[in-house]
Amino acid sequence: MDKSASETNDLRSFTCFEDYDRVPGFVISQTAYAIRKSIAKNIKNAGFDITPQEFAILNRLATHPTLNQRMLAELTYKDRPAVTRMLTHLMTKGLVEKQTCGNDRRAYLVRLTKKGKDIRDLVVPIAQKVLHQALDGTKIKDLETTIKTLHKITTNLNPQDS
Amino acid sequence: MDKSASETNDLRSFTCFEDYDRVPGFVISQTAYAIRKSIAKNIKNAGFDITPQEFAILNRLATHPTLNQRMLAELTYKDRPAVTRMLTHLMTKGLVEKQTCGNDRRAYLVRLTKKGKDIRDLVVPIAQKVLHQALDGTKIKDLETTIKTLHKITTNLNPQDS
DNA sequence: AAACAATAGTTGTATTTTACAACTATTGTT
DNA sequence: AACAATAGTTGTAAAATACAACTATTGTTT
Repeated sequence: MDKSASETNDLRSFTCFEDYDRVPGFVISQTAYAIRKSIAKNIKNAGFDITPQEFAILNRLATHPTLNQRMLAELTYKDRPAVTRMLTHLMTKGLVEKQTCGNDRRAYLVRLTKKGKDIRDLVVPIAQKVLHQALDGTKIKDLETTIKTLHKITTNLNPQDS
Repeated sequence: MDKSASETNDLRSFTCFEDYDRVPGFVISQTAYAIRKSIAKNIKNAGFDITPQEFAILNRLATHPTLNQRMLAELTYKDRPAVTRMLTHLMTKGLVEKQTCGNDRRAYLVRLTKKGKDIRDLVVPIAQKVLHQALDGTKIKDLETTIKTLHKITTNLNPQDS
């Protein structure tokens, strides 16, 4: 049964904590940090006053044009207070607006303003440039595998996601 | 040449920003956040007062027993002030210690104390449990590809790493 | 040897991000 | 009508990041 042992889905080599650079928790964190730092720097250098997290919210709103804050919090993995404050900040910059949601007077629909959409459209190419640098030399197939694996990990840790 | 176009290493599908859940920057960040949050929660629930970043430092010191602060900063992608403050915090908890580095009176060698090593050894299994949950159902091969790809991305964004 | 640059680490300060409890207002349920 | 549930806000704190300016020491140059 040596064969089955070696072919089995044995994850110990990734979790034995003997080689730091094989532990997914550390590797993923470092990569996320490197990307965020580079994007933040490039956005700032281009003269925009947008943090990476704000950019994430602008992007979510660009593809999901009307969301309430609860949905936005879920999609961005933040808690509701965090979303409230980020939106306050984004509203003072004139990038988003809240609409009362006809039926439910507790909730707001959040939308990009014209300015918010314009800014988002200007910042996207900056992030794209960073991503192109980041992905240089990687294979499409490997990226597909990576994205798929990361999604699996995320849902494993957030069972309520479905 | 349609064939070559479709087989070419064309990364646009990952950087077009049309589907948020295919953009590596967002996917990686969300996964990193999910892992960090879960590990932090489990460490806390087990009664330890250790943050994920402190745990990262304890781990680096466990595998690189003597580092100066500059090396530690490089390995953990933090700046020197951040390392100074984290070490101050870890020293008040009695988990690390600084030794003057014989030759160079500017530098310190940082080491785990006995207590630091013991705590680290108790926290590792907690993190391992989270990782086993996180990696459940993933294939070794896909994980290898993921780790390799993330390393590539990180070095692409940190050219000075070598 | 003196002057200068480079390095290791610290301090100051600010911003960003995350965490969690308690609260108001509104809606849904019993 | 009473109660629970939901959407969002406020308060407060800690954790993480960023960057400039500083001290002390070491290395280099002339």
